[in-house]
Amino acid sequence: MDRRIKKNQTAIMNALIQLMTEKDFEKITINEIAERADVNRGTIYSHYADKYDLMDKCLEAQLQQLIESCSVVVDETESNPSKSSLLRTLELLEENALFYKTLLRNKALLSFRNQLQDMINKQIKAQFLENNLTLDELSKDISVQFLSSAAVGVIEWWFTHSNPCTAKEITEKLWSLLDTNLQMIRSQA
Amino acid sequence: MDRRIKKNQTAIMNALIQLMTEKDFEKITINEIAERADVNRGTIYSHYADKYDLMDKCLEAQLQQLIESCSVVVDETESNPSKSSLLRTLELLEENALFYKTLLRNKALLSFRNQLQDMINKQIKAQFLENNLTLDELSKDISVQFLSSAAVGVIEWWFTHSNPCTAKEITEKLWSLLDTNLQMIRSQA
DNA sequence: CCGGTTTTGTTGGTTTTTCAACAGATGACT
DNA sequence: AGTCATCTGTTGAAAAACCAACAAAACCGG
Repeated sequence: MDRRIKKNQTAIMNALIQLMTEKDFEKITINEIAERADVNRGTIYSHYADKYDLMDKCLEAQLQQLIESCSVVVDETESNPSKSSLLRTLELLEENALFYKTLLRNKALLSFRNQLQDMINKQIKAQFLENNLTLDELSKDISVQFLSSAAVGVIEWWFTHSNPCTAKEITEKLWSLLDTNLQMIRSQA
Repeated sequence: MDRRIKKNQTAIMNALIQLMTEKDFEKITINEIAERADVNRGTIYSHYADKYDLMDKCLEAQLQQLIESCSVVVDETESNPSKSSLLRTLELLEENALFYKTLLRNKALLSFRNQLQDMINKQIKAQFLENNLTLDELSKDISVQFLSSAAVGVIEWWFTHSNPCTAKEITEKLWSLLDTNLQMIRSQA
């Protein structure tokens, strides 16, 4: 993609996110966004139909980033890749918490929840494989579903309640819960 | 000025400054600068003849910024405007110390020194006016020259010796020296 | 509800940037 | 000395962003 487009789009989206943490979405004007992004107003219209379209694309891009943070393993030498990508995801959530909260409240909450659960599902499945668990298919599926639901629920709780703790703390606690469960399942297999 | 030009120029200059703190100027290529600035290589050539021209313009712009930081009073309610603009200037110097050191060593050192002394001269004169000192013209001029030379000398010493202390500290000490001198002069007037 | 101000979305002409391609220079390595 | 890779500076055409201007819509205070 042309670097001009890329740079302007991120500038515009960041401007919107920033403004959304400051005031109500409906009160935000295209003019403000253009000004904040240091971009001509026309440029915004060349990329997005209107405020709402911009919002959609913005949310989409953010979710994509979140998904990637969850699935991509940055550092192979990491002591615990799954845990650190979980932490990275929660830190991203934490970073733009206000933005996500205002957006996820209305729309996309379900799709987001599903995507998140999907990712966590995969991570947990990967953990199962790594540990060479000799479980029958059914027990494994149930356990995976059990743990991923639990995890998503905790994340949702952490996220909707205003900052009960930091991303690092919640990751630690959540991870130890998941870990002890894995240990249990392993010992029973 | 067209916002595209402004944005690209600052990106290019910042890229150069950043690179100069990392490696020798001669080892820096236009390609690297373009990459770091996230700008097409051709764009650099559309603004600057070559690396050296870019360097010149860059230094010029930085000095301008420094001069402005020294003369502009940001906050009228500041308890001590002159002192805080001195601090701001030294902080700017501190921020890009590596860049300035490499540049000022060779060229522009004298012009920079003169400009800096000019500014400090003005600030000190302003202090004299503020304090309503009833001195004859000659005594005043001498005192101003005395104090500004002293100040510039201290700043130069601070800057060329590698970080003997922070901008904040040197500002405090330098200011108290200047202040006691002012007091003295005032009491004698 | 009216008049003034702001915002919106669109247009057209201009400027800037981008990209890819080029030939020549430079420099490192054998 | 020769080869290879990289860097330089330049070109031209295409894409994008700029700006100013516009009419219509939305908003707001009196």
